[in-house]
Amino acid sequence: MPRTKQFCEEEVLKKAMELFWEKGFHATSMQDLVSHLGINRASLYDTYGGKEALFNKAFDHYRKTTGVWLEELFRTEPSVKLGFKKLFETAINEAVTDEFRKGCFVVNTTTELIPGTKKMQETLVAHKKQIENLFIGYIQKGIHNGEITSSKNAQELGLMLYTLYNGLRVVTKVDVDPEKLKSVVASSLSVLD
Amino acid sequence: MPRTKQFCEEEVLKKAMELFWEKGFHATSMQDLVSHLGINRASLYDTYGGKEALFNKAFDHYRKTTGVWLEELFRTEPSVKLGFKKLFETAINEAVTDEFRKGCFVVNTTTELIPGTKKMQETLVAHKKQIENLFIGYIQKGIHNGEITSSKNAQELGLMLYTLYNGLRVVTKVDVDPEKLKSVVASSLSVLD
DNA sequence: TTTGTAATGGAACGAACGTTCTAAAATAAA
DNA sequence: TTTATTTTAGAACGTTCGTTCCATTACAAA
Repeated sequence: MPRTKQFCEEEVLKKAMELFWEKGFHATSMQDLVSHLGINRASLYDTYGGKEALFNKAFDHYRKTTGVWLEELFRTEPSVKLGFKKLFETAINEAVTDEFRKGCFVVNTTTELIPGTKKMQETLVAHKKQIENLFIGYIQKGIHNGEITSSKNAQELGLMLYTLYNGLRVVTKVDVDPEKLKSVVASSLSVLD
Repeated sequence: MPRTKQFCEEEVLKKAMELFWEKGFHATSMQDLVSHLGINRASLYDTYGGKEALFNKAFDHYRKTTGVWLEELFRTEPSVKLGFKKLFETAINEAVTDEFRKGCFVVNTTTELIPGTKKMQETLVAHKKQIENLFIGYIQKGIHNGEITSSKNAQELGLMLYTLYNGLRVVTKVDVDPEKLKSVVASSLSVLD
C-alpha cells in the first residue's frame, strides 16, 4: 500500500538550498523553485509545505551538512592552528571557485531576516552558540595539547575567530584576493601562538 | 516662477534609508515607503524616481554620512589604536542601542544584492576600496608616529581589521554581549602593538 | 492486469507588487 | 488676487506573488 517516492527528497532540497542560498528568501520566487527543482508545483507543496517551510528545511540542511563537515575537520586535524587555517582557506577557495558568489548561507540569512523573523532569529542564536562552542572546544583541545599557551582565554579567542570568519564571508562576496586574504588569515591566527 | 520645495528632500531620504536599512531592498515595498516617508506616492516618484533609484540614493546617503563620520574620527584621534577601538565599540554600542538591530546597511546590502546586481556590485567594490584605504592610511599614520612598529604591514592589518569589522556587524545582529565583544576587540587590536 | 496512490501540467485564486495617471487641493511667486 | 506649480488622495494599470485545485498521466503494489 505505501508507495516509493519517485524523486529524491534530499536532492530536491539541495537544489532549493542552492537557490535560496544564492538569491535569498525574498528574491527567490516559487516560480524560480518550480523551474529549477525538477518537480511539479503541487508536489513541492505536498512534500515540503509552502515557501517558508521549504526555506527552513533548506536552511536546516545547510546547517547540518556544514556542521558535520566542520566537526569532521576539527576531529581529524590535531593541530588547532592548522585546523582553523584549513577552515578559513576553504572559505577563501570557495569564494574564488563559486561562480555565483553565494557566500555563506547563514551569514546571508542573518543579515536578510534579522530583524523581522523571530523564529529564524532563535535558530540563528542557536547556530551561533553551536559553532562558537565548536570553536571554543577546539581551542581548549589545543590548550590541553600544549599547542596553545594555557594563559589564553579560549572563549575570547573563539568569539574572535568566529567574528573574523563571518567577516571573511562578507568581504569575499565583494571581491577576492586569495593571496592577500590568506596572509591576513595567517597573521590573524598568530593570536593562537 | 520656480517654486520652493514643500518637504525636505534629505529628511525624506533619511527615512527611506532607515527603512531599507532595516528591511532590505526586496522586503521593503513602495507601500511601506509611502506609509512612512510622509510624502505622497506621486511626489515620491517625481522626486526620487522608482524604487531602485530611491534605494541607490538612500544607500549613497548612508555611505556619505558614515564616511564623513569615519574620516572625522580618524582625523581627530591621534592614537590609531584608540581610534579603531572607538570605531569598533561604536558598532557594538549601536547594536546594543538600536531597537531594530539594523546592523550595517553596507553589509546587509552586500549579502542581499551580491550576486545579482552588477551596478551595486561595482559600488560595493568601490566602497570596500575606499574604507580599506582609510583603514590603511590611518595605520600608516600610526607607523609614522611610532605608535605602531614599522615592521608591520599596513595593508595586511587594514584588511584584517576591515574583515573583523564586517564580522562584528554580522554577529551583533544575532545577539550582543557587549563586555565579551569589547574584550575581543581589545585583544584583536593587540595586532597593532 | 487491476488498483490506488504519486506526480504531472496548467488553470485559477485573491493579494500584493511597482508604476502611472487623474483630478482636486494647497501653496509660493507674480 | 491671480497664476503657475507642487502636493495630494486614490483609482487603475498590468504583472507577479504564494497558494490551491483539478483532471490527467505514470507507476508501484496487490
